[in-house]
Amino acid sequence: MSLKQSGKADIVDVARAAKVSASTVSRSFNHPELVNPATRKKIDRAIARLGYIRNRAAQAMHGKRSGTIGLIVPTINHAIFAEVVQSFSDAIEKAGFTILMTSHGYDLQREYDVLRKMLEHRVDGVALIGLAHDDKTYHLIEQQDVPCVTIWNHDAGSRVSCVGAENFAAGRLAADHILGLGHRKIGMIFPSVTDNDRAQGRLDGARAALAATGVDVPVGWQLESPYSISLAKAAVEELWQSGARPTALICGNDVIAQGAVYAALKLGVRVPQNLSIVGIGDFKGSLEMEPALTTVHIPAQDIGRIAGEEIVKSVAADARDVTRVRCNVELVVRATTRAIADR
Amino acid sequence: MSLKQSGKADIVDVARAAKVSASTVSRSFNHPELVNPATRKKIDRAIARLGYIRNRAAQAMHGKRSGTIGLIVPTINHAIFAEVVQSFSDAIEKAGFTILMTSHGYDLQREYDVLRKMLEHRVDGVALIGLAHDDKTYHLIEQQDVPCVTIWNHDAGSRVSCVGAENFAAGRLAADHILGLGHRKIGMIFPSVTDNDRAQGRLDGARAALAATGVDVPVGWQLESPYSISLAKAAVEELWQSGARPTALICGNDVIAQGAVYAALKLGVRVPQNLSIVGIGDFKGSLEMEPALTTVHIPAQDIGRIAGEEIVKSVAADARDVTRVRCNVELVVRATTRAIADR
DNA sequence: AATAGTATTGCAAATGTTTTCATAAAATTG
DNA sequence: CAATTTTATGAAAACATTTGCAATACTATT
Repeated sequence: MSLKQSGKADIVDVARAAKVSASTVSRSFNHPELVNPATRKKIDRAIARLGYIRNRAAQAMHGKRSGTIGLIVPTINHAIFAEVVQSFSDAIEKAGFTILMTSHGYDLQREYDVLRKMLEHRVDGVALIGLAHDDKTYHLIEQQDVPCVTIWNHDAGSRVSCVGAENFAAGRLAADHILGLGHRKIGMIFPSVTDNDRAQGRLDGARAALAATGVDVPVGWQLESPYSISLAKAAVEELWQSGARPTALICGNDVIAQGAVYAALKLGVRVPQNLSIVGIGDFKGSLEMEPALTTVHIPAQDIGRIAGEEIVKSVAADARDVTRVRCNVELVVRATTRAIADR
Repeated sequence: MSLKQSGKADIVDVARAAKVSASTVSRSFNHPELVNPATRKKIDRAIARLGYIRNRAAQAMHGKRSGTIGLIVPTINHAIFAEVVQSFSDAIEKAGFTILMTSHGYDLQREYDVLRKMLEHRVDGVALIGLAHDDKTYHLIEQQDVPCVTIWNHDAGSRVSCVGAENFAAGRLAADHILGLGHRKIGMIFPSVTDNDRAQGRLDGARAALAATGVDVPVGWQLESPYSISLAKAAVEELWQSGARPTALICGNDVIAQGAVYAALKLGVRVPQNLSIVGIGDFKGSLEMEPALTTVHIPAQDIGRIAGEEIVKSVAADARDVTRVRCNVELVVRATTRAIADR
């Protein structure tokens, strides 16, 4: 029972140790029903003894699946992507796949490069975030004929499969809520929309709702803030310092909204009595904060899970048809918004 | 200039199209200086025309690196892991590697299984979180002789390389701070320590500090709460309902601490006037919340980055020696703790 | 007992690439 | 200008596995 510690055993070593041919060992992995149970037992013992681990690279050369799905995200370091990535990952792991993941830091040229790299690794499918991608990226996916799903946005005219919510609807929902409460002096804080179709959609939706009601947001009340509580907080403080006194703030995401709430706390402005704040996204923390944030719920977990199931399905079926799943957004009214008081 | 759209070109197709041999194409990728610039140009054109993408699986069979590093985390869906994963990922991508990532949901048996799977993919190195792993896991790493680094914990006697902080020191620092402020009626809220050496270390450190000062924490004041703001909040509310009135709370991590702060807010207990709260971890949100959380800073970004650099280094050098990097923890006093008022 | 069928196994070819070795062409040297 | 060195390329073996086909051994049928 001497252990061979080298750790470099290959399939012929196993075959030799089990006194069978390499073909039989291979078969015992891939078509166990074709090999005699007794032989299988011998092989299993040899495998354990030699510490043999199959080489998927060699398998992948035979047109077999690599067993990996590429996932390309802008960044992992945002609560919202972490949530989506986790549920996506759970879904594909359930089907036996492993994630090959990279981030591109919101740089669409880099996104193309890492996609190429994933294709070198012969991923069985790829998932991207959002629908705004370089034309080269789309072209590569089509040319290489690799199953693909995009996560987070829904668009009826998308060039590839998508699973997500309509950001336009989310933006409109947030704005309509504020308008419905009677607010007319409204400020907006959104992240930069360059290379970010999520933010763009939301902003467009909110603007559409405001325009439909004939409400005009002064230029100085339209703030841009990155995805950061403290920077959003600072932006709102500055707005106040400038003398602006909106009665409501529509925020492009919950992180910005959270910053706005903290700014109000610091400025002594009472939320929601003197200032209503609505976010978009419904992150884990939004329900739990004090006061709990009114926001538009985007079902990140569902989106991640469904996207995972979709990509697995299309890899398994070797299908390339474009499927689109729309996940509904929903206003959740909590404690940061209130109807405007008569003056 | 007709494009061949099949997307199934291999190296011999390229060779044929460029009217050279496959060897030359391969060389033009791997040792470009050995091939005539004119030939190289012909090859590049053929590659572009056919949409050829190299097959790393086939490369990997020649003892070449696979170019992937396995990263196994308990879960991605926690602010703190997201941060570490991001900086780790940035560091190894800078060196040209890609992350193969899976999560095991705090199940060490599953961790072993996913590690095996990663080895099947012939990752060039693996990174794990923490130092508590199944003996089988350690054995597999040693037997397969794969470079390995663990992230998050430092331990001078670790079986493999580690980059991280001393959780024991972090726990002691938190407790000493509270004790130094004169508190003696102290409650503790920690996550479950099973299969979680991070939490265990912190708890031990805090207990050691308390014991050294002769402070005894009543059994009912030692709470266990998972990594969740709302559950921690509920736990603290319950503690109060039971009539307990500690003057300070030592929390096993910042998420629990945040829950505690919210509970106090809800209970009408003023922080820090009537209750001091200290966390451990220093997540992004901790600085930004109101009141800003006093906590023990653990340099997640540094840890991730250094761990990435270490694994890349040991893959490149083909070295297997155990290196240990200790990242210092540091108390950051913010607004949730205060010296006890004389009574 | 001969025949047909079935279960089990091995041989060899194939997969897409890299690399060693050999060869041819070009450049350099005396 | 012949001999030598250098540069550029191709042929073929090697990598670790899978699989089609053929061969063998066993079982059931008549």
